[in-house]
Amino acid sequence: MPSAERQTPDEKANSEFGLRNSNLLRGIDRLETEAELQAKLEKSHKTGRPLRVKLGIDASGPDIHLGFAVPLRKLRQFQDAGHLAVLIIGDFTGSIGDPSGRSKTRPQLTDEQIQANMERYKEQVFKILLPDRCEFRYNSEWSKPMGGADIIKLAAKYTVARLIEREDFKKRLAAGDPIHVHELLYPLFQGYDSVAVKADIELGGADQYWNLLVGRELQREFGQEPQVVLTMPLLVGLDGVQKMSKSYGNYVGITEPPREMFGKLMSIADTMMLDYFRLCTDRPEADVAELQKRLAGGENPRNIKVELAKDVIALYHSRAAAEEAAAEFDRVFRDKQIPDEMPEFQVPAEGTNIIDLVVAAGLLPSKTEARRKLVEGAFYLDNERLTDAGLLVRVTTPAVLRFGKRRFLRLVP
RNA sequence: GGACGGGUACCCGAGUGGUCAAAGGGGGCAGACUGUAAAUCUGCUGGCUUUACGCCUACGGAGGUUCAAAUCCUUCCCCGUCCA
Repeated sequence: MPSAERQTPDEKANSEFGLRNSNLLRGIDRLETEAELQAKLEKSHKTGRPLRVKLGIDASGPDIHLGFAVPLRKLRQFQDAGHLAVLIIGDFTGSIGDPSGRSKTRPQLTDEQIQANMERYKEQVFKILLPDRCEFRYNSEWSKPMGGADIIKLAAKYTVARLIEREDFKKRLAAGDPIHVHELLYPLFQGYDSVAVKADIELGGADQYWNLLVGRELQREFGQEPQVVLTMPLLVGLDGVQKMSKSYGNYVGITEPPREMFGKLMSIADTMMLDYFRLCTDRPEADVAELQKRLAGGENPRNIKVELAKDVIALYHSRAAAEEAAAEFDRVFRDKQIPDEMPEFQVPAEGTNIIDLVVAAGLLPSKTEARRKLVEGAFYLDNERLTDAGLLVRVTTPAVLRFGKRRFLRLVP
């Protein structure tokens, strides 16, 4: 993360409690309420006490992706303004399974899984956040020791009517899909996190809006000043349909290699480009408007997309890496050259059947499928389409096997 | 606790004794066209093999009837709706 381009925290803090002049509101989805946020910022400025800005981390998968980076980047802005990031690791709620935006009950995670995920998570989080203004809290810390009586007390603060107001529950109720009681409890525990850490502000994705409001209400119930709720728009995933999410596999991880990122970003739909610029890069709105003009003027959208991909890579790797990835991409996909790096597979001296080779190299999971793909003409050996499933592959000098448009394998003797 | 309706491949969903590895749709993969875009068209979409109308695995679990079961019977598990 290049921090040189950013203002130092102190400069920012001084110039910034004028909310409207700050970039804190840039790109946001919803805010409850602006007046409260303004008041909290002013108070913080006066007293010198940083605001506690909460963000829940979903420990259900190992990678941080561009979608989750959206609220994380917003959180970084608060850090830059001198405030404290309070990251809640939902190890307890994770064991319940968040029903948000799913039509299905999530599988429950084991403690070990969550632990392992978190180790990787922390490394990644610091690509975006300032480590010295972070507080990590596991919500099992206060949730796990709760006894029956405590839970009843918590549950007594909310009503079923309000719980099932939530869009997701409504749908499932209407569709006749099961809703488990523990799922109903989920928002309460998540909301209670805000009470436990005395959050001043809670950030989240747009799909978390309702959950965050529960936290706000619970704080009120527990006699705390209610948190400001600030949500960020959801980033649509690579499939162009669902939100970017680990479980849909439609994501770009922030630690992925530059070339990988480039390819994935080039594959997004044209219609998604501008949103990606807004949510995933530091481009100011004026730039986005300019890009929009270029598109309207008939420029090949591909060019704009290239800029997007480079910008994102520059953010998580470097400008140089971005240029390199772009050049390589052009070489391979525009000019149809062979990539300079690809996985290798050693072919035994006596040769291997092409089908066996493809499976052994992990290109496809089964021989039956490999045969199908061969018949469909998906394999090329040194740019020559293969047609014979019985082909015995033997190499004396390295050769390149291509599967489909984008998968390459170097065959070595 | 009672009545009724359900549990089918990645998902949705048809199928009520053999011609069912199981219609249709979605998704996915591959091919054509492209800008690794969208749209469109085509094919494939359980596995294995001597590629063969062959074998194995599969219609919630277990057992049974039958030459033959996703389909019938028994039992268990799970889900929904309504009633209490």
